[in-house]
Amino acid sequence: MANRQNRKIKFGDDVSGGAVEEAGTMKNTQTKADTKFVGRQRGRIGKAPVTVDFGSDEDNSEEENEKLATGRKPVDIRLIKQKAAKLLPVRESLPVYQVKNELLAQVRSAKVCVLIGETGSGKSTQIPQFLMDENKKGIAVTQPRRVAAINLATRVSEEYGCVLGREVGYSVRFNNVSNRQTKLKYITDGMLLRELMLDPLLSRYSTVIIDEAHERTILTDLLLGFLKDLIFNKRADDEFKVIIMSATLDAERFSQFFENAPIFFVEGRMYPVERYYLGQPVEDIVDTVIKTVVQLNQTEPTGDILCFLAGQEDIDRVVDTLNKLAPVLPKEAPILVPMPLYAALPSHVQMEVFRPVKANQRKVILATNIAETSVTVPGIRYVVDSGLRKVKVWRHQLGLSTLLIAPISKASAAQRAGRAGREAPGKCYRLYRETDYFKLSDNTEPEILRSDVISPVLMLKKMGVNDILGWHWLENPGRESLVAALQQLYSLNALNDRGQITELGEKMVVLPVAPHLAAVLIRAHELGCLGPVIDIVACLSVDNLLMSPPSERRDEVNERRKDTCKLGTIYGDLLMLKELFDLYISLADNAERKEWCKQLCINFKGFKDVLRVRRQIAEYMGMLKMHEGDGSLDAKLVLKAFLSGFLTNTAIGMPDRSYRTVATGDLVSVHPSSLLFGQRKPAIMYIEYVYTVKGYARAVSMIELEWLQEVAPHLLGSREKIN
DNA sequence: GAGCACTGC
Repeated sequence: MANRQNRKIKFGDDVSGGAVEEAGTMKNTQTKADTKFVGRQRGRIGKAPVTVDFGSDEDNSEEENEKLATGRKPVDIRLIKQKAAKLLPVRESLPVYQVKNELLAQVRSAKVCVLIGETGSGKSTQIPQFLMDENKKGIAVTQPRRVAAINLATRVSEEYGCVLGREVGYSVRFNNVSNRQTKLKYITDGMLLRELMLDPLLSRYSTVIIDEAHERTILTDLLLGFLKDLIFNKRADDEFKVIIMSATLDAERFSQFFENAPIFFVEGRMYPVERYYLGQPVEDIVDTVIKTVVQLNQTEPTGDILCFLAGQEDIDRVVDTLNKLAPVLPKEAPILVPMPLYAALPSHVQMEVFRPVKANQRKVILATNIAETSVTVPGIRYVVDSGLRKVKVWRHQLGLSTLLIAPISKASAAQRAGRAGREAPGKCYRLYRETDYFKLSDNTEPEILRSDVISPVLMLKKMGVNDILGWHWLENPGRESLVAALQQLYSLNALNDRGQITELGEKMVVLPVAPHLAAVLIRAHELGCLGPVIDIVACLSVDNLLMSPPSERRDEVNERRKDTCKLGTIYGDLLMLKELFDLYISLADNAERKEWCKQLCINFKGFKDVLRVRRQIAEYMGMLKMHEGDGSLDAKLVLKAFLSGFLTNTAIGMPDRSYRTVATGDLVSVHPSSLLFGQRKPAIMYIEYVYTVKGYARAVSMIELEWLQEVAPHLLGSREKIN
């Protein structure tokens, strides 16, 4: 350990002069110096200080918002107006306010415009307000994340001086704090897509603003595609306008997509961040992060440190080592307080990063990509960037996903560095060489290129697009991927043999789950087992519901799960979820539920989400006139319902105890987290197929060969051909 | 006999 501390890490100089690098690469008339803005930041707007969604807290505030909106809580409108008046000078100091008139002129003169605004420009809060007076109908501003939509709406309603949910409101899953009179609505892009499915003309709106377009989520890409149709064809009237807001360079692409829409720039408010690179590449990234942190702790003045690492495993290792190291480090330097930050952590542990530390301490936050966009931690002056991230890649040829460690893009590196310059000038230590930096791709590959596109294709079909391959995709996912999606949808009976959407497909598209699971729900209704299937689908919809126990508790927890779930032990993980759901419901109070979750290593907050999802699925099924019956639980019937959606995810037991997929004959192994691990069944069905060290089936259930013969004799036939 | 980045409806 001592040796480790002695060897210093050498960083080169900040070669490029210190400005946040978006400036240098931007195709902009501004000079670098213009954008290297330094100044007092009065009232940070837009990304409000509290930007983390920690479940239960947010529940409360949303409920309260609803009360406000429906007027159940008495409000003093005079106070609200007073507060708004106080906020006006803050608004007027924002960069975007300085160009208000130019900007309005621009928007008036074009049907579509692209607006590049750097962090802190105030674009997301101010521009929609500028437009409120001149819009006959509503303005929708999309956000990729729920919390962002809620925070923006809350802030803007204060600035505007209204009760949240009246003139200014928001709409996100599980919460609609708006009414028909709402003039300005912040909305997740998923919700706007839903609205589009129900009202293809978006007739309630005269302006749609797509914010954070540079993030290139699948849903943003799709919205832009549909908006192109609207703006140039179905709603070519002067009334309808589209504004695309982006924080980075992709402007040219958006502009071209919308037939050379004008581009407008607004400068932001970022402090300069000096960047340092390594002289030599490193082998052990965990070790290098630790050395860098220890070293900069001894040489740099106050300010917290944010480190970006690829995933949980590396983060936990750094946290452990720093905890051991902290007491033996030189006493002159601040005491290091390491804190992990990744999505799978329980919310109270995530919250720790907002806790202030003592004067003689220094926070070191070890984070995944979650800190790049979703969570903004105040007080960061130093960023340590491993240059790595984990990315889930879908292989449509194999129908499986893999989780890979990959280098980040230049845009992502800039975003990470920028986290050090939000409140004061900062420093960023990149744990790679500058030559490696230059080799990085400019932008992160759009999500749609590495995901399965079954759901997007179904949406296109719903919107009446016949030529999927030739559609004006912002980013075409490619022929193979699209054909695979079409085939999947055809085999789910969502499309007929002429490629048109079926009645079943129309129903599937409105359900808030993946098409496979939507098919299962509808089939379950036909079979008369909708109730239990909704329970299970709701469980499957929640990430990290069953957590993996720490290694020392592994065997104990596995045994306890088996003891608790008798049906699960026979039929597999889907029935296990149903049993766990029923048990959870049957427990008297939250204290008891919490203890029970702990024993079985179940995410307590996750189960609360399950109940919320369950309620919503039941509600949507009700809208489709499909209601739950009240029959008793029939395990085999439930599994048959699931089989209708997961026919291709089946495998047959071989004499050597392995399983081979029915469709292709590939080898699959039951994941050791499954209750069926180590058991031998004639055939299995699984919800997910992931490749790590080998192909693993997850969420596994047993099926009978006869069921396959009944439902899909063609599949069994094709396998014989292969063999 | 294993580990899981991040969102959205």
